[in-house]
Amino acid sequence: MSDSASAPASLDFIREMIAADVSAQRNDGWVITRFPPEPNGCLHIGHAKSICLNFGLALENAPNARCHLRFDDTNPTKEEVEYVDSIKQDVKWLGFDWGDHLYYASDYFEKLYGFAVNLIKKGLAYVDDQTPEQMRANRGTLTAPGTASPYRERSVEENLDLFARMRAGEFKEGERVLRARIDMASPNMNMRDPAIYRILRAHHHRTGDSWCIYPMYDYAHPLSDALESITHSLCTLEFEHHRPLYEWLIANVDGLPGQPYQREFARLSLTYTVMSKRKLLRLVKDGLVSGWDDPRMPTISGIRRRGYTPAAIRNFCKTIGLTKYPSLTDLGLLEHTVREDLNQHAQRVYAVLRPVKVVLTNYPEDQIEQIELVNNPENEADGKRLVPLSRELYIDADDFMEVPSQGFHRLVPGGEVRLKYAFCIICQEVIKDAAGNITELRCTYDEATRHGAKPVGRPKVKGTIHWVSAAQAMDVEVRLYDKLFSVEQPDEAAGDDGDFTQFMNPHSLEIVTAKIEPSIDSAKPGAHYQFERVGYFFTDPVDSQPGRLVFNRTVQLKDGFVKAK
RNA sequence: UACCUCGUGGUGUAAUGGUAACACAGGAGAUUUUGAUUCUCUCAUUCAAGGUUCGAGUCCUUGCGAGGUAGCCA
Repeated sequence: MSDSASAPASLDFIREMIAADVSAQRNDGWVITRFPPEPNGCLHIGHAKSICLNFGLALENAPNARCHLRFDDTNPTKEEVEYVDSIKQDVKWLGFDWGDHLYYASDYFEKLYGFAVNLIKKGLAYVDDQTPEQMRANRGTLTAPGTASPYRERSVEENLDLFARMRAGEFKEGERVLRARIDMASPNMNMRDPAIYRILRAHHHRTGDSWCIYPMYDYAHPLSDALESITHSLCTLEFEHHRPLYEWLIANVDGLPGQPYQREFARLSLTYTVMSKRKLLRLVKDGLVSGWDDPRMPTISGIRRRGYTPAAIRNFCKTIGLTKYPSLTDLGLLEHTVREDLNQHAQRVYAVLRPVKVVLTNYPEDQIEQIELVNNPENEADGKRLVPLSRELYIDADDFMEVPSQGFHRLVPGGEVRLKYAFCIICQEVIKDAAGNITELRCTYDEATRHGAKPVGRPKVKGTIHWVSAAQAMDVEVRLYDKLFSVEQPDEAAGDDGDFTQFMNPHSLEIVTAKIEPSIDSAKPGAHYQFERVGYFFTDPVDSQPGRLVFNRTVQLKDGFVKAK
């Protein structure tokens, strides 16, 4: 994992701050970060940015550093264990390790309760009997200050009693909340006596029914950080306004083992992608994709199934940088990082996505020869393989044009093209069915143009195409994935009330039956290949069966040839 | 029309008062039995206007623009 263990050449504003803390021996030079997902959905590429940051920081600052995985499970109405498992799997897959430091905010419920009692005793928290509607009305607006709750001046004793009875289950859901007593006139809405505990009659995936009051994120998060001696609490920009509250709690709660501070960075936005959990959930629930792990989804599980590699994603996260500017990153950059990785490591294979039969009329009927192909030109150690060639072959429909466009230098009637690593062929005749569809190309091959031969005085053949031998080729299902949306910014195009699904790309999935060289028989689910001249493909780990492989297109190869109109 | 944060090529980042650098995308070319890869070259005077300074992307002022914030969600 050398790619992400090393700090970038120049430091981003967060790393700069941390480096300064370390050299000032703040926290004895320790750096303790955390990745704190709520288990209410699957992780996506945006979370990968945070994971790479937090776990990356731990690696960069070793040995006096670590990163915790903490589930922020303070809202039992939204959380499920299946998400806990999926999140752990995703973090591991990305190549990170929390060691012994797996935590749950729910593990701190008792301590958090004690801290609330502490605040009440200090006159810094009170039980409010207002309805949610009243609270909202009294909170004021962005331009007008709020007004104090009639319950704001309750005595410590009464508050203590009421809070204990909230816990004991004496009140109905929503009947009372515990509020921090700060400043109803603050220009920061989060400081206008925020609710820190609410009554929720919900079964919690870890604590079961032992609690009926649950702490709010704003309350639980800083205190959980402190309990774990987190030094740097890093989150996204929308929590900027919560920072004063974070600091208020750290300053006012007594007996905290740590003094963390929070800093914020811009979340990741990608073109042609929606990233909000709500929208991703909608795609799943409405069956617009096959699930959270649909290869078109920006989820970690989807991207993994698409065939992206952990190294590619880590490199992507390093490349996008870390700032406070809410930028929009080109999806092409993600594609670039996976091509870069797969180009080095993927084995090459010949596959014909849209087969057209080619008959070599001057090739012996019964002959089968073995052609030696290079497994990976980027790595000689990957060796070579033998692939059969015979009289009847398949080439890709894209590699033949009856009426060639300008600049096309593959196979055309009367024209010559090279079958890669074999020999050149000339198309002598185009056979069509009654409907006018091409059924067969009758060609002749030239023995003098064998691989390695240097025929003198021949014009250089410009085109080189891949091929498979018809009789030995295997049929495989290939899923050609493309971007899920056809506009750069589906969110913006839809507006606040609009339906973003109207901008889905109707061609985001095309399924074809491809002809592929027989060496693929030994392929295992979860393997990366480059189909030469086509793209990178991944054997689908869910739907592939022995002898019946399914390939997902990870990304196309760059194509320098743009068909003339 | 409150408060907070942010404005550097098409995009994402760097430059920590001293030659605006890197990556992606685009363009041009070389190499290539993958129109891939690889390699060259090319593409911005930093939102605007003032100010401080020998010197400003960086500091100050004002303006403009963008994002965020009024859950008993996180």
